[in-house]
Amino acid sequence: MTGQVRTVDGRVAGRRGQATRQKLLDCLSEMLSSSPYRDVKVIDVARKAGTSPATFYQYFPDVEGAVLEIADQMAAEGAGLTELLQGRSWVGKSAWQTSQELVDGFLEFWRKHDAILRVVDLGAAEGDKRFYKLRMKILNSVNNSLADAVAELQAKGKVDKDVNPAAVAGALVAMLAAVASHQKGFQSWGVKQAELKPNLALLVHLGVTGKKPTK
Amino acid sequence: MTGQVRTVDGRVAGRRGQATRQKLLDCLSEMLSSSPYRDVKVIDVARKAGTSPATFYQYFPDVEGAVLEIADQMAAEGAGLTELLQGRSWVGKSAWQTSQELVDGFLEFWRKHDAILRVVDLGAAEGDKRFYKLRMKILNSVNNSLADAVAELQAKGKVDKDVNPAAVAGALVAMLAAVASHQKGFQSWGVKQAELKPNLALLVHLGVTGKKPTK
DNA sequence: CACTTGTCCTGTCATGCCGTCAGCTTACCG
DNA sequence: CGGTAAGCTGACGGCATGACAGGACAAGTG
Repeated sequence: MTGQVRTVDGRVAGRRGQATRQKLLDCLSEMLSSSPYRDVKVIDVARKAGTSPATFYQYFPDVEGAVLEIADQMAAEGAGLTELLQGRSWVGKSAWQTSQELVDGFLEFWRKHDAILRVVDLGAAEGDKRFYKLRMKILNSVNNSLADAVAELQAKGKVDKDVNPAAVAGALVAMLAAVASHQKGFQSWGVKQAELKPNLALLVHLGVTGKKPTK
Repeated sequence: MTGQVRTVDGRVAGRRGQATRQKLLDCLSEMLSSSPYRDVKVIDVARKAGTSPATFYQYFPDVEGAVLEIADQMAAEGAGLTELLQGRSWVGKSAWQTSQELVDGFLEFWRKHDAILRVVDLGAAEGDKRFYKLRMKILNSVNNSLADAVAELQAKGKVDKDVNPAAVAGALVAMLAAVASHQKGFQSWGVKQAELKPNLALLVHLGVTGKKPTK
């Protein structure tokens, strides 16, 4: 699946090369967590990795290219989010638990990768295809599962016909992502994180089933 | 309220000065719509405005500073979003209409200012206080009105006690903002914009009232 | 052990943007 | 008309970018 790792000028990277390449990615990742995207410079990343800017350019066309790489690695991990919904029930009490666990897992994932996800979000919003395809890849697992759940309830007549499962699922996922990105905003707004989660779970439950949860 | 407009080195700006200042802001705004935030350079903005980089630095400390200025002007306009909710009813049929109009108005506002709002969102997510205070200022009108609506229904016993109005309102607003930013994502996902709106309105209605709308 | 081969890294360079300052031009006012 | 403050810019040192050629290094070969 993953073709050989190659340098910009076409050589195949060996053990040592892949190591420095990865180190550069790690340092870039760290850099993104501590300073604004706009101010992340190749030279800083290189210095942090104990190497030179020229080395960076051997492995990546630019900062954006490297970010895409990191995001791609993360997307693989993001596929694991499916487990939050695989085989879960959306009926009765267990639906409430499913909602809670989804919110929990999703927020945790986003918090863990917030720095890189910010950049992906920006790129996607700016209309860069590479970024929004990546964003879809990351969110697909959750999105599809949610849409399936809605569609299934709809087939059983428990959800109105005129609901569009994909639209509702997408909106809910977008909500979770946005809230995760701006948790600090909520805090300075008088909403504690502990209070936030159940309310998000409530909205998810309402969105999927159309009913209030039975707790 | 608004103190005199001043240059970076303390002079007060006259008519001509304010004009070039505004021209720089307009050009920056345009620039942000057409190229990624990371690639917007002072020199390009200056060139587009038919002036020199030095002039830019006379009025703004850096690109970020100028963006804050633009966003501030927009925040004033954002206060007008309150009208989407002022004096509206959240009972019966009119609740459904209120939801629809809120979604419509909000998406329109976001679409109109998407370039600058992307940057504000990024700044806020990165934890920059100036940006997330600004973001709150923009969203406050809608957010407060929504929270009030929920609190009111709660007081009447129509919404569960354990719902946190501020949390629900914040999450719904975040959802609308996120969906507006990533509409293209939805399209390439098989959801048309026309289908999207009613589903968003549905989620808003569910979130505020806890019930399905009566149409 | 020399020799070869291909990977890996860096010194160096031209280019271009950043951010500042001194100094010039323009407008206003008595 | 002269004084004063606003308004603008050329020019400059400093730094990041991105490309290249060449040197260091590891591994295999005879």
